[in-house]
Amino acid sequence: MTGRVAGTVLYRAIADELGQRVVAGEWKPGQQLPTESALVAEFKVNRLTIRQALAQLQRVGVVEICQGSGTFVANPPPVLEISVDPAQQVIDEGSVQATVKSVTNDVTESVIAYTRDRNEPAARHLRLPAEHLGRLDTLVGADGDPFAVSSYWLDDRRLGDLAAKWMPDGPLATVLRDVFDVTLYYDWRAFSAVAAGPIEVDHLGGHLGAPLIVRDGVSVDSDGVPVFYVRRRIRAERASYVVHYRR
Amino acid sequence: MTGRVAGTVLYRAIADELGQRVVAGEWKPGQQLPTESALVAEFKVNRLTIRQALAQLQRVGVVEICQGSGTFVANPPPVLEISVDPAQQVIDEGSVQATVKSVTNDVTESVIAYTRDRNEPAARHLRLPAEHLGRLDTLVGADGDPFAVSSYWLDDRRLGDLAAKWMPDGPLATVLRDVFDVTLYYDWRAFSAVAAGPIEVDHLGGHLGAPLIVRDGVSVDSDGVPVFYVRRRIRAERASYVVHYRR
DNA sequence: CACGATTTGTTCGTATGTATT
DNA sequence: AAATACATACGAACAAATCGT
Repeated sequence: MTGRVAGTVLYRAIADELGQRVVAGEWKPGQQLPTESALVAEFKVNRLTIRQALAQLQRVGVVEICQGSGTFVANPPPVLEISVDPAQQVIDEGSVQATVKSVTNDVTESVIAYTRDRNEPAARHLRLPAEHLGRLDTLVGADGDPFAVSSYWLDDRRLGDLAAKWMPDGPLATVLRDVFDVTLYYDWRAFSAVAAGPIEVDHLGGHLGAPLIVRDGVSVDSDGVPVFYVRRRIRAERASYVVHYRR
Repeated sequence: MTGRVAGTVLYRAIADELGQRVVAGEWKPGQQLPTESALVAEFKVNRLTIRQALAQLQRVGVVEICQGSGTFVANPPPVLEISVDPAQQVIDEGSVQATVKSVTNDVTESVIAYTRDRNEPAARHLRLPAEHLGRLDTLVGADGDPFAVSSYWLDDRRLGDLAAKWMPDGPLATVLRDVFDVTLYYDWRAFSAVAAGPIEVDHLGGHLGAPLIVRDGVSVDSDGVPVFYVRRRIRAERASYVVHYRR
């Protein structure tokens, strides 16, 4: 279980060495590291070995590698604290704004695509047969930057033309209330994590396999009937969900 | 922003192809994929290219690569649903059990190490000078399997001999109550994600860079004084934190 | 805007080490 | 102990992205 000492393997030893130099401040956040060729010369190893070391540092979020320009010390972006309050049940146009108000004051949501998608778990959550399922993908922006990708699974018969009736910059709750006369309530939300796939990398940046926060859950209407199952992915460095306990 | 079609690059095309075969059920979960040599023969590419494709599938959690034995379709392990309830403020020996009771009925916590660690953020959360900071690392097990790694930052003067006075299988709340006569209350908890580093891989398995759920927060005593700042890491496939909304 | 220089990305080939069976 | 399968490392070449002239 207890693996061997880091260092017996060349690329991990180099990754450790470079990582320590970064925390020691040899290169400041945003600054460029030596080029791969320079590191090859310094450590006298193959370029692939250097690349493995740099790739590991990128996975752990220490550096950012940019083709054509170089490798840079990752500079920590502002983290949005999104508050979670089980007492607040109604979802309205202001609630999204309010929950992330700590840093940002401009939250938008735009449609990426609407497709049919027979997702079994989603169908179970909605208590719907899978053939009536539609999936709406949206991109959430904070202060103009892409921030999160959301997928909403919903009843295609009830809300199939939601994408067409979308209002610029959303958010979804507004559209549902103004166009479909549906008031949304939280039912449950769950927090987990996944590795970024090609879709998330396309819209959010970062690299394949980068850790993402996943927040999924079900929202219901005033009768308690499930309206959608949602699965939102956010780059891990960008946000955290905070629960405050009352005493 | 919208990247090019996956497939212009060899290893990604192969990764997509293999991934599709997995979802198509050509190999069932737990079953072994063809060996790297076999895939080299089938796709007529270099072994490094095959390895890049497999590595990507591993990062996204589709397969598991085991040195010496082979590459296998990832087996979806049972997910522990850990409930988050801001109404429950007291942390006692049963609360940890209760929150994860959905699947497991045996939760343990054992000490890995106690070190001095001047962690600035932790010091701020505890309103303590960094030189009085101690860090206690523990391993949480569920049903005998390693489940989570926790790091507690605490006041070395007040709780420095906590590790020595640890009771087998913990949990921490019991030790603090029985040995130090401290009753714990939640102050706040936050959820985020990170990539697994060497320490987490050592104790939890998985691979470097695998997504982990991070739950950090502060617990206080009955006077509202911070007792510790905790940062817990769980393999993403193993658990999710659930918030139920009351109506 | 074009072009070349620089820097990272992909792919080939080969050899050897290490864990598992 | 031997065979199998993945891990690490070296060397070389070309492709693709970026940046300055």
